[in-house]
Amino acid sequence: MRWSNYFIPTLREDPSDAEVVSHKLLLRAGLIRQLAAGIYSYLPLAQRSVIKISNIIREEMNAVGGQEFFFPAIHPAELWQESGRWSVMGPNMFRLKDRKGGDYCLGMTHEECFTDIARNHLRSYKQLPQVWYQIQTKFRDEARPKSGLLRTRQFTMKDAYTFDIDQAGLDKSFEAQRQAYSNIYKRCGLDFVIVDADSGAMGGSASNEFMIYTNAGEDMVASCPKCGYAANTEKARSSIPAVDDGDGGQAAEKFPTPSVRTIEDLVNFEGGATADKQIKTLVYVSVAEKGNESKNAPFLALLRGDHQVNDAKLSNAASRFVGNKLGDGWTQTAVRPAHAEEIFDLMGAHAGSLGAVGVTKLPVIADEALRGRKNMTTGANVEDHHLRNVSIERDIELTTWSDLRTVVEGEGCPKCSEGILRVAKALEVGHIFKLGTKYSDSMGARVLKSDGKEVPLIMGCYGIGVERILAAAIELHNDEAGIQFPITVSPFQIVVSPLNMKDAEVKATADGIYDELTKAAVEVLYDDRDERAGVKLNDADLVGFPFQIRIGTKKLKEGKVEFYDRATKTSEDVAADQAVEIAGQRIQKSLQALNAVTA
RNA sequence: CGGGGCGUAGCACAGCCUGGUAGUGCGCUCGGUUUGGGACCGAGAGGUCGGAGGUUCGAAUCCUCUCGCCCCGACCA
Repeated sequence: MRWSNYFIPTLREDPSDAEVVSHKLLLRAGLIRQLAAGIYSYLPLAQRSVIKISNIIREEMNAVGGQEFFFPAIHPAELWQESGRWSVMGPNMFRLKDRKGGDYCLGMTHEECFTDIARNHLRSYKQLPQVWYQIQTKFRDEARPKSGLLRTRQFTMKDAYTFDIDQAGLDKSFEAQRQAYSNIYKRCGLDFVIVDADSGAMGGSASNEFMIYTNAGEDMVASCPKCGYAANTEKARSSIPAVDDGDGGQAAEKFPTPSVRTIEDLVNFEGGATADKQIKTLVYVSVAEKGNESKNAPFLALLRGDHQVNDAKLSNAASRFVGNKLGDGWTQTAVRPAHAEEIFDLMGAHAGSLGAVGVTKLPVIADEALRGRKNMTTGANVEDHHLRNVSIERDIELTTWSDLRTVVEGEGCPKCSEGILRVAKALEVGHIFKLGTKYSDSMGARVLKSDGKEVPLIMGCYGIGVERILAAAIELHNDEAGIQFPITVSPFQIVVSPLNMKDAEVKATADGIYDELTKAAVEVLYDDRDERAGVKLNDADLVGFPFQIRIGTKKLKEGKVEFYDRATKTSEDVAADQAVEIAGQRIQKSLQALNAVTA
């Protein structure tokens, strides 16, 4: 490929609306352009990368028995109504009508489509297991698209689904996918960590996320350096020291606390309590939908004064203990903090004076860390008053206990109890779930076992964001000059740069090297532009091709050219007539290093 | 959805406060010189100033509405 005729619109300056490094470099290096918020056009360089990443994924999927499908991006509403997710997905789903007024949506994911095929055509345990996947466009009307390709409204996803006859089969399928995923990230040059994760709206039991550590990420991962425990903070637990509550048995007592409104106020108040001896009372509303109806179910969440509520945990707890009280057909679609007026209506007091003692008309979910606590202080639901000597079990009518709090760096590891947890920002590049029977139940996907009994298919689902891998590779591999592509995902493996096209000898040498590399099936880009050396070198560095062969007048007089390694930023002079061979060796070595994975 | 910021040439921006018919750098075209880290000289092309309405003799500039984009938060398989 000749650069002079290839479309690579590089930019000298950072575009003003790019913030994270991968976004800046994708734009500057001429890989992408924005069409609308969270919607990007992939230019030829990006498309080459995306195809390479897709092929790596395809190879690893096929290696574990995957069969490639291709489903539509546009789905009839009925399919999603069956699974119940037509309402669950809410405004995140792009919806449209056809000419007859029928409801459709753009696919956010494809559990429903795959399950539909499975229920119609899988009849017997003898057909199992099945491993099905596709590489397809997904549409999600994100509330806030951001960071270039990291959170978009349209993107390519490899989604895979496994169908097994029993839990043991699912465990096996899940493990195979987990290994395939590990191979994929390794081959793409991403250092990753596998963490325990929340299943969210996908439903199901176990789930693992594949994360890379980067500040451009949107998740927090808690990990133990000692035993390797790692979990998304939406899921992570920790061990924390018990608080000495002293003797029990004293009766709860109301006492005046003028102008005390916050945990902090009460800590500083004469006769108050330290934060770890306070109960924080939060009012939330579980919003549920059924058809076109919507319903609000308020509830209380209790936490230790110095603990922070975790939204994901709260939402899960609410759907289990509040949502299921709503009755058949109601699905929780959101959990939100109650508004000031709602709080006053429900509690007869404002936020800042709230407590759960004596509250019977609202469900009360208490964080596990409050178990067994006594002699605590909490709001009295009366302005300027609090209650002391409150024993949780004795004085508060609890609906349930649940893990609601967000772990904090420095707390104890929940697994080995020796390590100290670290918390760091991370980007999710893949997520695998053990779905179980969530979709086979709701959509009626059943097969016959050997004993002739009908059982629901046991499903797993597995997703990778293709462009996110590209962006992640750039987040992890870049320097001041630009991208440093891992060779497996680089648009080209090597660039040949004659530094003065007017020098006939330089040009002839470069032509020759380019021809030979092309014949050797090397993915080579020939920078035959009549540009100054600085422009060519800067562009090659910016786009980040793993290797460069630089051909200049002076060195060529000694029969040498420069071989440059973008990753290590080292160069060596090699004989011009050996450059092709050396390039071939380096490329092979580099490919092998990344592609060496567990079979 | 709440808070903040920004829309002027392909890109980055100035001009707006204090109204007078649009400018700088890079890029682009042509000619010449130059050629190992984003060259130089000369001559050019390129703009519905996001959109609509209003005020005014006159609006990029003032007012109202609206659309879009970015950031923080809410939200997020």
